[in-house]
Amino acid sequence: MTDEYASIIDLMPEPTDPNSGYWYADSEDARRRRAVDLLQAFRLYRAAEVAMRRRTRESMSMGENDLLVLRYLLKAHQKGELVSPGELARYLAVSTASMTAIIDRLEKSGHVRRERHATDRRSIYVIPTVDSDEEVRKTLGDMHERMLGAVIEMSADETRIVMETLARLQTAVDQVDAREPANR
Amino acid sequence: MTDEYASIIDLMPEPTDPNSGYWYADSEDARRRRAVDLLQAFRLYRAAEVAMRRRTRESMSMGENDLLVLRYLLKAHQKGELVSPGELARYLAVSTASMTAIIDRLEKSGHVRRERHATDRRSIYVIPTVDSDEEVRKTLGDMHERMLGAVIEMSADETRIVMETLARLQTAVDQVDAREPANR
DNA sequence: GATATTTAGCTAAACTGGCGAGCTATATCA
DNA sequence: TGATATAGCTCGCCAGTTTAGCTAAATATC
Repeated sequence: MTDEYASIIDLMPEPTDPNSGYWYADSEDARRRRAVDLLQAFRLYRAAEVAMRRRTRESMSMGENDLLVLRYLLKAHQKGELVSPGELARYLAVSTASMTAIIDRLEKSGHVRRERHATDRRSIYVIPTVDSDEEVRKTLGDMHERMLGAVIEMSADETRIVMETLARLQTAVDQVDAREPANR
Repeated sequence: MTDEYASIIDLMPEPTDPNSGYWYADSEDARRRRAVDLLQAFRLYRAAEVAMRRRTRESMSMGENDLLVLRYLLKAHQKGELVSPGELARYLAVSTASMTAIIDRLEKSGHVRRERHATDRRSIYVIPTVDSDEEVRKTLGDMHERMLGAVIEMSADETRIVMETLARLQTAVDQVDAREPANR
């Protein structure tokens, strides 16, 4: 895995000097500078987030996908739902072969166990253990609290503005379609 | 690399029904729902962005780190700066061994070339080729345009609100310190 | 100036985590 | 009943990374 440092796949201009403060005259030029600064702020945030995820992952000494699977299992477990390897493979969009390996690792480390499916004898359930539940909660609960605290004071208007911005950006990145590679 | 599907390392509640619209009465409960929705929006955006990066990466058929290195080199090249492998290794926080491998690949694929350092005979420069410049621009220029277009119409106030939110979230994730693993 | 230490990049071997192909057992369709 | 589809597993392979150690050159110390 190599999602270490966040950023970036772009050649955007450098951000303007942060010391110049947050206000800009609203010329075309100022708008552009604001936009660039904002995108830069998104990149910085992403960098911080990726770093946080890396720390978390390492503190539980497991890979990203292993942790994602565990999290998915715990959420399902809370709702009383049972999960099969195939479902997990589809969720992560990895091959069933890889999923077998992931479950192997999680089983070996005592985070999940395999159980026979109630009716389909080809299939199994992957069940998170009680320990893994506590471990994940301890590891992730702190983050959840902090992130919620960072946005809980926002007004309805502010929230709307941020969400709309996110929506526009999402539409933008969705429309970036990678062209075919040269040789194909 | 496994940054496929974005999200997540958390057990946050499900978002509230999006059909319920963007307005909420401002009770404690409403605030909380808003906050959760907002965080969910961030996760969705991240998922979209990660997917976009994957597409881009694949369209140039190279790894994330290779692309990051190339981008770094191009930016430096624009400024007339010369870059050494060591600098790149520090930038990506990988070992010098990995960086050697990355440069090997990029050299083989014709994206960069190695040159002798002007004064330090232990060291080298890594120079991006003209072709790679064009290729990256073609691949990434479109994304840059679209993302800028998504935020260029925003007012100064709106921009400020979003940036402040990002700053608060960044502080929050920075403070999430992974505890030591059990065995150490 | 000679010697010791540090630095820069490279090589080799090992590890990780992913994949496709193919296997077995079971379920389902015609 | 027989053909086909599905579920999960095994095997061999590959990409990319790491650690340890190497050589050569620069820098610090005596």
